[in-house]
Amino acid sequence: MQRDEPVKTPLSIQEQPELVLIELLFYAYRDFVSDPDVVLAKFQFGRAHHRVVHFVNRHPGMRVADLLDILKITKQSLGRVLKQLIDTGYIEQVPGPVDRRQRLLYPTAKGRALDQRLTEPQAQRIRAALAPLGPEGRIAAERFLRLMIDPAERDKVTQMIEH
Amino acid sequence: MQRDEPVKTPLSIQEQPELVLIELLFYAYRDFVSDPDVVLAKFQFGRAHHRVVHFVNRHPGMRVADLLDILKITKQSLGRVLKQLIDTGYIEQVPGPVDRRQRLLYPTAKGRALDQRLTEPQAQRIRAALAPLGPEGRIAAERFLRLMIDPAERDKVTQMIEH
DNA sequence: AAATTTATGTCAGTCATATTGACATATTTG
DNA sequence: CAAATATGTCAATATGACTGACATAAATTT
Repeated sequence: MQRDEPVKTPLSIQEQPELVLIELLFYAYRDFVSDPDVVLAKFQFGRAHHRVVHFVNRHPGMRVADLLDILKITKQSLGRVLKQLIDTGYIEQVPGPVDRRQRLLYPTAKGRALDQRLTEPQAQRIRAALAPLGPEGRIAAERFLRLMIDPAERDKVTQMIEH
Repeated sequence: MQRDEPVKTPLSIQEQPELVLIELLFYAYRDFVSDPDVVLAKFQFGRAHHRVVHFVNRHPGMRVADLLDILKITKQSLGRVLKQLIDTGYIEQVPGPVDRRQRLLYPTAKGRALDQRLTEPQAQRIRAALAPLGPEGRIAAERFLRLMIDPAERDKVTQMIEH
């Protein structure tokens, strides 16, 4: 079986201009999500814990199902991470007052503090990125990112962010 | 041991305005990276394979060390994924002509075609997002994302993207 | 009231992707 | 020739995800 000829010409941005944004998204997100790692390591937590703590702090009293819908993972995947956060006192479950099947998720004071520590370096990075851009730069960035979200999710996400 | 009081007030965008971009980045990236999953599943590959195929197509003849520096993972993590791509004929290794310790990475025609199929839905999403924004919108988005990259990496990344 | 659906949790097994640490080989450089 | 470099590999482990099956309690529907 003969060896295939290696392709020596790069895929260029001339033939595919969207590559610029595709790669900028990769590099920007790579560095953006690495910010909280230092803090997480101190608590023996991973990025999955960060996401859970964050959204529970943003939406206290949310249901488990709501969290799954945001994270787009299965309940089995969420299970372990959520349990650890509850066992170590960062998140609490309260039975739903109307529908008692629900276990509404709330951060504790400790959970709130953790989220703030995790968010801080990311907020810092964003402030630094926005500084040279002016207010229109911020608006344009928000507009672009909002349009990158699935159309079917867009309104729901906009509402969750603004709430 | 008394139960901690659950915190009932949400972390609000009023006290932390950067939350808007923090969350938009999460949601946008979540949907953006899910695009190629359909294609990847047909080939029994995962997102790690996508990243490797992509950067080798963008930088044919790159060294393994260059790839590790982009992905920010260890060579052990890369190992299995790269081996699978080589064994199935999407990527080839060619000994460096000058420094024969190097194994320069090239896509095959098959590897080039795969990358193009994977990139297509992402490019599509970006075109759709840019459409309502006009050329300044694109420039603003690129500028913001570039500033989100670690300052120490920024020039290198800019050069790699433009090359 | 009984049957069904919903919200949640759990058990078991598996897979994909990542890690650290140690060691091996070939080759280049000082 | 010694040291440094580029790469690969072995082993053990962690993390985060999956499918599928089953269990419980509570709400809703019939």
